[in-house]
Amino acid sequence: MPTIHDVARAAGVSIATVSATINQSAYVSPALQERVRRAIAEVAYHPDGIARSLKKRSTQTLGLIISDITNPFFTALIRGIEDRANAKGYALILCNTDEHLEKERAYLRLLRSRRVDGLIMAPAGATGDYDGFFPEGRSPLVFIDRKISSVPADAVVVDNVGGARQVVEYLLRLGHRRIAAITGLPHISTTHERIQGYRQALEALGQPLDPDLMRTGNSRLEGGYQAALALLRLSRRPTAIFATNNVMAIGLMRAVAEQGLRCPEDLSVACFDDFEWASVFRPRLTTVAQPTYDMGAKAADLLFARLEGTLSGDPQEVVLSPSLVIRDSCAAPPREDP
Amino acid sequence: MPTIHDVARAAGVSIATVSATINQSAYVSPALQERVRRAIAEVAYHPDGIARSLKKRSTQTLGLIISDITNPFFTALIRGIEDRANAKGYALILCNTDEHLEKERAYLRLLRSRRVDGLIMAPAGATGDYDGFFPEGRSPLVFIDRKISSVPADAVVVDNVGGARQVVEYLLRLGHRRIAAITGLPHISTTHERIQGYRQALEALGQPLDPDLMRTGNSRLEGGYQAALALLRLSRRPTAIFATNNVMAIGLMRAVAEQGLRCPEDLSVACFDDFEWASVFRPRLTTVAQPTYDMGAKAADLLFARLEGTLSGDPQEVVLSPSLVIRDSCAAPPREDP
DNA sequence: AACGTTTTGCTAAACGTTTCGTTAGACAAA
DNA sequence: TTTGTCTAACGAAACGTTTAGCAAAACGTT
Repeated sequence: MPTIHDVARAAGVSIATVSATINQSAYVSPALQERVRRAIAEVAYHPDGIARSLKKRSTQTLGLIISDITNPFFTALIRGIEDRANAKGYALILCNTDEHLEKERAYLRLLRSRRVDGLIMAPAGATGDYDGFFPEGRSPLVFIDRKISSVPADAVVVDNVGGARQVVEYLLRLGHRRIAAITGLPHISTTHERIQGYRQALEALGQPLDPDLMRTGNSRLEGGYQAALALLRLSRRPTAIFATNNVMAIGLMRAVAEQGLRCPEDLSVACFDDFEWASVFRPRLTTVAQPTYDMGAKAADLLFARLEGTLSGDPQEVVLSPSLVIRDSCAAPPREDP
Repeated sequence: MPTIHDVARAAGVSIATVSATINQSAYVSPALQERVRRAIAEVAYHPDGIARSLKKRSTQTLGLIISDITNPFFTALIRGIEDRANAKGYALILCNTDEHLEKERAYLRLLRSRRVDGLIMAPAGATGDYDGFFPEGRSPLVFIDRKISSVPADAVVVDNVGGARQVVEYLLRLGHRRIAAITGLPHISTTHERIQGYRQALEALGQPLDPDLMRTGNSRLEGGYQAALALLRLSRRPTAIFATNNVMAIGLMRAVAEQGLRCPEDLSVACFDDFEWASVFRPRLTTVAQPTYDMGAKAADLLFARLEGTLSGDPQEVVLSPSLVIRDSCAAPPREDP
């Protein structure tokens, strides 16, 4: 590979002028500029970003840690981030944790050694897991989807309790009284908040909380399936089930189909997270939809604002509103068996 | 940030020994090793990967160019790649082209300047678009999903003509004679191949090819929707429609629903690409499923084999077999109207 | 004691940029 | 002519590593 020296030699100038004309960082006479450009083309020179990064102490690279790119929720998030990053010439290093703290730690090390300029992450761990992990003055960090209260960093999240409350209230309005919840990984903030919304809706109506109707699906498809199976086998079966994320909802629907139940006639189903195909296949799922793309974009905006110094001071928490999109998977509960 | 010099000073040794103990690249007495480790912990030293990359001329980073991470097909592919890369300590830079050649070119430049060790890409362009773009002796490149015949590089693809032929034969066996196809972007190799499979199946039965029954959906949801609408409005409506990828199939299903048609009673539907939820919602789509994760994994394997020198010589093309998974969206055609 | 040989650690030169401080030349004013 | 002020380009020192080559110490052998 030709270096800047080769260009300088070919143009008969010093490497300083080559650098200056490339970066427009100092005046170079038009005539020389032209000679330099010629030489660059002639030797097919492409600047080495690594050397540049070393000298400038900035890599124009962002780290992105999420749990699983296979989940359409994260996928839309990523696009929001990627589009913003691309517009600024930044590259994105993608990391999947699969919700494993150990994988996350390894990636954090990797990204640190790669000297990324900033980091966006949906943390896999709980609050206690990050003590002393993000020293002050490190490169900017923004949490997305979930937050770690003990780490002072910007965050963009969604009103999870509001969203969950809204959908459960909707089920209550339809007449349901035995509403089950399939919940996610216990240590993640979104899980708590969605459970809290579920709780608030029930308590507002003076409904007792039945612990039998709350099962964890561990945020996974198989978990959702198993939890649903257990719920459907209950002697007093719930008339509605709320899954707190999309993949558990898939597991839930699998169980429903296997048990030969009709949705919504026999059982109402609702969940968190919307996805493209939810509106075209049957039953058309009613969901609480998150503004995923915008969340990603907003997170990237925050990060760049920190990087560019246009934002400083205390951590910002921006919370966006989810929206209940009502489709066909919920109906009035079936007439009570005698 | 502390540098290797700080560690050396704290341990009372030269930077060479610090480097040697970190990389196990030369003998260092146990006593000194211990002193060095202590010093590293003491000053909280984290090696600078950028400087290391500059010196070693290797970045431990892979570039990944695909069209759209939002498409579950690519998403599974990426996981296959990422898991392999992660196991080797490589980072992955993700690039979405949205099928725009210009975006792809920009990313290619970006990745080149970032000095990635290797590149995996699903090219957005046609054969002619890459002349002189990948000079010999450049870092290894492997095409995935699609290939560019004029560029000598490894490739992992799927038997697209076989897959398409299989599904169309299945429709023919069910008794369909007016089988339409909604096709993808015209310049992409997979589109050609799937059309060819469609063609072969029809011709084998002596069926004439009706150009009216082939519409392009440009690989996009909206395109699939529009193409489907046009097909469904035909005076002699097709009794079956084959969409050559997943997102166009969604558009197709949207059109079917809007037109109040029942699937499979009024119209049979099949497509390329499987996705998780296809099996749990109605109609359960029959698709030709690609081994997406394996494709990604295999591509990464090829790349690493080139990087490690265990593979050399002529470009390899590995072609995997898709499989027809039959579900509920196809049935015998409705009785012909008089 | 003198001499090889091995062991162990160090010095210094890269890697390819950016950038600070300098210089050579041109020109104007004294 | 001298002096001073600009301008345009350059030389050289970083940035933080790895590593080739070297030297000093340690050891065994005669």
